[in-house]
Amino acid sequence: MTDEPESSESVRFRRRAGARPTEVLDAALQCFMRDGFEATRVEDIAKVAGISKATVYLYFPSKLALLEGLIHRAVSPVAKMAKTSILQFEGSAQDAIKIVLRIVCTKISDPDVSAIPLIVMREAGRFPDIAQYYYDEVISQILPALIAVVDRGIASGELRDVDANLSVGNIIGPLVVYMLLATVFKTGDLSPKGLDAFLSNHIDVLFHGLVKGSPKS
Amino acid sequence: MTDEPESSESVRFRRRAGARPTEVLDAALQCFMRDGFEATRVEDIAKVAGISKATVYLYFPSKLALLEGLIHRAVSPVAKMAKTSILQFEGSAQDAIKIVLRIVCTKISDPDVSAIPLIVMREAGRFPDIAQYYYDEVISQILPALIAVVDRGIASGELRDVDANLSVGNIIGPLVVYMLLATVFKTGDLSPKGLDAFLSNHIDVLFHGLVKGSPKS
Amino acid sequence: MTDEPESSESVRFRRRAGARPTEVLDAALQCFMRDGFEATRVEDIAKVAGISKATVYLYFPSKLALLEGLIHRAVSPVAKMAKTSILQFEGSAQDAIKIVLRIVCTKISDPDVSAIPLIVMREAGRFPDIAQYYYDEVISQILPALIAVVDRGIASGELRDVDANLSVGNIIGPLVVYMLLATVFKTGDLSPKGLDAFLSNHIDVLFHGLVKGSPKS
Amino acid sequence: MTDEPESSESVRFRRRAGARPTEVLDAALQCFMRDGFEATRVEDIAKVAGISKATVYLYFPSKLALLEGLIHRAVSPVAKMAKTSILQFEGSAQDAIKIVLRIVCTKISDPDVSAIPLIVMREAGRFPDIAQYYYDEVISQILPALIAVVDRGIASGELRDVDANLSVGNIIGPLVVYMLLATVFKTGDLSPKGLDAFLSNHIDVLFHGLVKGSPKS
DNA sequence: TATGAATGAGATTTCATTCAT
DNA sequence: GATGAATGAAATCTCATTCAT
Repeated sequence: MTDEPESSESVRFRRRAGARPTEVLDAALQCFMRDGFEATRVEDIAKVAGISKATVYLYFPSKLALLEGLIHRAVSPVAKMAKTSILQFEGSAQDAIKIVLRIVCTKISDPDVSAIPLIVMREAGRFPDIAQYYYDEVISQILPALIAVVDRGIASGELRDVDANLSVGNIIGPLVVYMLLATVFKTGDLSPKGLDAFLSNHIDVLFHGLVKGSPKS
Repeated sequence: MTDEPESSESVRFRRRAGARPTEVLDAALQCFMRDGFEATRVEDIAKVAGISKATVYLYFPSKLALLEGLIHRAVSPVAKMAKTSILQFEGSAQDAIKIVLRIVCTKISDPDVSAIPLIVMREAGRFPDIAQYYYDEVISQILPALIAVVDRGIASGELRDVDANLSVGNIIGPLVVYMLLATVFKTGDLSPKGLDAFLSNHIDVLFHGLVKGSPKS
Repeated sequence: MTDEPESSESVRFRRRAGARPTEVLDAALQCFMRDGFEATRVEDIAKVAGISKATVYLYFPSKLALLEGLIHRAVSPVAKMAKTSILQFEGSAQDAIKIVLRIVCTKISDPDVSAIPLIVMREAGRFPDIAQYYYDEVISQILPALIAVVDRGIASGELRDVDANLSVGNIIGPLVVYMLLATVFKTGDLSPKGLDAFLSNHIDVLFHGLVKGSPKS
Repeated sequence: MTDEPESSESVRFRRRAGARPTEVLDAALQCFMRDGFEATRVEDIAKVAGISKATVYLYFPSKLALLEGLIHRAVSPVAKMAKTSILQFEGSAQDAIKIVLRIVCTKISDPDVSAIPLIVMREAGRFPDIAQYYYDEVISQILPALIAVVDRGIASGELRDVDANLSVGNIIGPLVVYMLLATVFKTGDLSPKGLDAFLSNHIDVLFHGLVKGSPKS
């Protein structure tokens, strides 16, 4: 409340500054997403954030620090979520997988969230540290959880005897493609309705396969 | 066109002028892959190609032209391949899908080929024309072909009655994830052996599903 | 004037407002000495003074004013001292010179004092006004006094018939070199003991020369 | 010959580039001397050298490299000169000292040469490496040579039994002061005539002292 | 064809200085 | 009086691109 510019002139700058870092990161996210890290000028970010270039440097010591801060901010909540909610789920493996997919779908529909992995992908070559950090904090938290779910399903006789490690690609791959087509090529339907349709079909194919008739094992 | 040997007589082992553009593109590919388009300096490319910076401009009018040339070169063969080889295949849908996956897997194992889609993905935001071009020439050639295969399989009673449009994600998604993990995070096994194991499992899960027991339909 | 305690009653141990400008100047001296005027940031000075950057501007209107204030403060006492104490000395020229050298030596051993001429030297090119001011207030007070002493000594038959104007370099030059070696190259002994040894030798050579045997005149 | 711009328009840039580094250093010397290292902008140097800012960076990787190059260039010839010419001198100590002083005086009259020690003095605080380098290559070459000359003179009975280490200040100190007054405060006569007068008086005082009558020892 | 030399147009980053609280 | 927040103006350094040879 006190942070919002009530009129449109008297406040200008000098906002409480508690919210500044977040605002700057939001602006950076938007710019990095549109233009990539290298092609984004700090001035662009400042303009989007409604502050001066120098003010950006008041909160972040370098352009790279903005990228790092962005990944940091996105990664924090994931780390907590992953293991707890998925591994501790007590229902069937199918239900666990459904839940994961639904959660990820929800996240994907928020462009600010789905943007992060794309940015990491784009800049991984130039900033291996960031790629490694993202891998450690996100990928290597989620994949093992999924693998464990599949392994549990196999052990309990609920799932077929597949290679759990290799099968996670079957679980999340379609989602990744869906997101990439939408984000990179502006193709596909990211609306809740579109995602729901996609998800239903994906789960159907994932669980029961493309081929008619009973599987061999 | 301009790259091809103009006469057909001096073809023996010529390597100079004729091969130069190709060498420059190879160098550009390597640099763009490592550092991204913006962060790559023309001088880097020249150094990798073993020529001087100014010589690069002898063959390509600008840095952007290098990127375009790269995409062009990669796209050409795909366009021809796609429709002919897949659509004209006369066997079962399962075999058609297997063939496609095997072809893609072969391509993926060559880093120079798999690099192109990654580069397109990275630079799509900044160069929508390039993204569009790649989409038109590659994506929109392959996806409809796959969809047609699935639709044919459904019509013939070989495949279950899924949504063909949405199911292509199930076919290529796992491959995409496999490639991304390998390229972005240096994780995963891109050797023929590793790819084979992955492919077998993928096809098994894709065709027969994760869940034990016969599917409802 | 503005620096002095306005009333004469609250004088006890006051340290706040009254001492601030002095503290800031001390901090500036330290920083200018270490890094030079241009390379010193106002924030550095503030940090050394234990106050905020903006507070510096409460006492000095600009960074240049700090430099000026510094020179002012150092120059004031010298101006008074010079003429009175040296010219009014009634003993022999040799004793007068000895006294001057001893005084200068004492000053030199206090780094805060010897720092000022060094700073003036460093910044003279960029701030001719300051150089001129220092020259007027210090150099042109001391040199004529010394010259007068030598001239008096010559007139009284105590000293040889040298060129007094040119000979002041022989009097203070060795001291200057001694100080420069110590300050610039961290070489030499600025302890009282070291200075004493140096001074004894200097006076000996200055008065009686390097060469054995009686001088011709 | 081929390097000189024959007309005044057709050549503009594109000089043979062999002379460029020297030209840039000359320009840097001039600017550093006038404004100091920090206050000099690379663009100033470029303008003085008649080239563009970027061209400066073609020959020197950073502004600091210009300073280093400058010191380097000035130091090289000194190192060779010092020990050989002074120590190998076979005449009397007095003649040796006279020769040294005359050489130094000649150097001092060239502003480009006398500028270097002044620059080193000014920037020593901020760039201790440069100060150390200059000390090692120049100061610690010349001082020991002078000390040795004095010691030889004492041993041969030509000079009085003074402390040679401390007496070098008496030899070069007056010169230093003369140069500082001229360079820093634009006072004093750097013409050959002025220097000659100064040198005669200095040598007279240095050798025979200020005081009339024979010295005690 | 090939390149060394040169530069204009920017990009990141810094800092003296101001101002509302 | 004291300061945290903010910024305009610059300074260093980079790089795609050009051109004479």
